[in-house]
Amino acid sequence: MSYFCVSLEKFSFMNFDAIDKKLLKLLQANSKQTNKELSNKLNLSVTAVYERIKKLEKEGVISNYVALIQKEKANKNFLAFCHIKLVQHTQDYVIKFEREVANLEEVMECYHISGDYDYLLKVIVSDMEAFREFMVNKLTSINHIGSTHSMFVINEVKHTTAIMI
Amino acid sequence: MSYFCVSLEKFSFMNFDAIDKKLLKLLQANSKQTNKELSNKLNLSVTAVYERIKKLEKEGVISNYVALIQKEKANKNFLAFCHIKLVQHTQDYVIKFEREVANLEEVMECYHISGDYDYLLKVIVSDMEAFREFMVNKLTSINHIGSTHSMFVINEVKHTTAIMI
DNA sequence: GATGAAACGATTACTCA
DNA sequence: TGAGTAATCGTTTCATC
Repeated sequence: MSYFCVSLEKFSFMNFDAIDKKLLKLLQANSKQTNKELSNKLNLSVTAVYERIKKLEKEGVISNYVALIQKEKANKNFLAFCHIKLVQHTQDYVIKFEREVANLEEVMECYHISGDYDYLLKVIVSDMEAFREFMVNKLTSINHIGSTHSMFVINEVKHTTAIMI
Repeated sequence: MSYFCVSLEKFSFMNFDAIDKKLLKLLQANSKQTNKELSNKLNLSVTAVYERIKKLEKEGVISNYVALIQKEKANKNFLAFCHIKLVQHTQDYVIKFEREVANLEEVMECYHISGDYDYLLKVIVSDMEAFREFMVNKLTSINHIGSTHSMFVINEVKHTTAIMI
């Protein structure tokens, strides 16, 4: 198992051998596989698999293991993206906005982006009526929001959590 | 444990009791907790936890368990959103575009959306140069793309996979 | 990186309310 | 029907090579 780190001031990343890459791919596809199953797929001993995983966890490469749930079964069938422009961009406003938006459970993702708008939000709710509620009572009740522009998801073509290394 | 399904033509969703909601929240936060740990947090027996989880898996509420990896450690520090407009919207073009885009490993998410553009893509690569490469050699080599508009992520304010029920 | 033993958790059958 | 107890089985973990 050969690792080395490349450090360039602000960030550092690992270099992975072929086995680690395959292991990460397998775990990102299904983390409930036993080390025995993984050892078969990787042609390794159970212990070797175990140690590689522990190392990847310790290095912070694997940050967490989670259950993914089907949004249709959770009555969250409505997905929208909201562009947001702030009125002003003082430190205060920005920090306050970011904190409040991050606390909204309907907001799955929030990014500060380049371009015409300041932020892009991914919002998940049950239906259009719930989205209207969210906009009126939660999002636009945050102060300092200048304008918003919403796009509704008609169809989810692809959605993965797996990063290919 | 009381479940019932609400069916409205095209979709159906479960109604969850308070314990299931908490259980789903816990598993979405960390799926490596043992049933014993979960049983403590939920004031239930290990078996009761086990059976609730199995039921949620069988119903398809829990669709998968995955490892999440830190993109910084994987040298994938550059995140962008791409708007895409197709030249034409014939069935053929749409199906072909969607299939080809879904096959690109840089594309984490792809949505057919309302508004000025047809699609919104979330793209993850190592840096701006890799993004340029991706645009020139992969994305725009897909036929039928009319125009694109890219937004670069300056800062990730929030990113979660957990849906709150 | 492999082997094998000890520890631990998941799973199932059984029991009780 | 729904939850708890206890035995079994398989996996994780770790010391040793």
